[in-house]
Amino acid sequence: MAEFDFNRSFGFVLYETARLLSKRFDQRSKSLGLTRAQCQVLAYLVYHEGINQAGLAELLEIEPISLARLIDRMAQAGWVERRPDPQDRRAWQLFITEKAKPLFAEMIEIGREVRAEALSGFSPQESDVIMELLLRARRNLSDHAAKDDVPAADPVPGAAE
Amino acid sequence: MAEFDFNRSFGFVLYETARLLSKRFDQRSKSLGLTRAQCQVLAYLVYHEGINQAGLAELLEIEPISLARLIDRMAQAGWVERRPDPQDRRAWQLFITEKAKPLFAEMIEIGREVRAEALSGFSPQESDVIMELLLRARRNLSDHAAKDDVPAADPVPGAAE
DNA sequence: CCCTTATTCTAAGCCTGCTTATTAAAATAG
DNA sequence: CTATTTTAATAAGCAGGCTTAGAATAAGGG
Repeated sequence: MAEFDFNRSFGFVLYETARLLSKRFDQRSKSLGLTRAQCQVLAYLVYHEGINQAGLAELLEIEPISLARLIDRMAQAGWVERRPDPQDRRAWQLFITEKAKPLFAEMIEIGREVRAEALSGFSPQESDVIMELLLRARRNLSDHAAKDDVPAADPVPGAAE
Repeated sequence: MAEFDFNRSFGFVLYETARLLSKRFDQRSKSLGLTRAQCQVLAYLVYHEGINQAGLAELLEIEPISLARLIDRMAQAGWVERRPDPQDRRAWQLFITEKAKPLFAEMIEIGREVRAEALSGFSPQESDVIMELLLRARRNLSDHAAKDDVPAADPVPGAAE
């Protein structure tokens, strides 16, 4: 079976790093009353006011139902407002509330602190490199996921499965 | 407020990359009947048979209660066995079952595939670099977490708080 | 020996993700 | 116009993290 060092398995290392960082963020953002995921929703909403849930879920690359319950909690807490879409009675339009707007700067600051912890001892070049490599990996993964998602999108004759 | 590109926020990018990769792993490992987290438990158990839950939770850097419920499910599924520690009636000793051992090679193969997806287009050097940088970031984060955990570990006189 | 503290595990309850399935409305085909 | 398909949102239920709290046992101090 040969020794396999799971402590150096890419997937596990990536996942644990992300979990530890997320935990640090949540610890600090608790004072705001917001979790990491909720901050991310606000961050996107600021620049996409009026978007509907399906659209926002796609931006965040999460399932619509995952977002729906996030928004439930955030609406109840008064950070986000759902307004009916006048053009489409199925859909909601999402808006950040006035109450939530001042938190924006604090969120950025917390993100900066946690990032500094994670990347302490990194040179500016190394910080750039890890960011670029992560962005490429993320794109690879969403491309592969998208590919699997569209099994019969373009049934061109002759394009055998 | 200045434009802030959350799509390039280190924390969000790291978290999303890890989530997408984890999702891919889970999709593939479903045929084994195991999730990513359960694979990780098995991977550690193979080399630490007889360890107790507190010890394994520390290796995995998760909370003991998180592991307890993981083990509940895995024991029920027959992948892991809990045996009472003869020396300590509070503790369980954990063992991987015979039924689970053959899955090991498959887990490694799935990990390899998912890693290849994530790192497609990466040169061998780039693959090494992202791994090393992630390991450094992970260590940074666990060091910082540990530091916060021990508020009065070494009350050296003169070491003002 | 007893009392206090530390350790091991569990319970309860929350958050954020997922899959699968349903409802209601819109869009499209005929 | 009607019937079908697609789309937006939600419901139900599960996995895996967390915090906070508590029970049982072990270990140490006096």
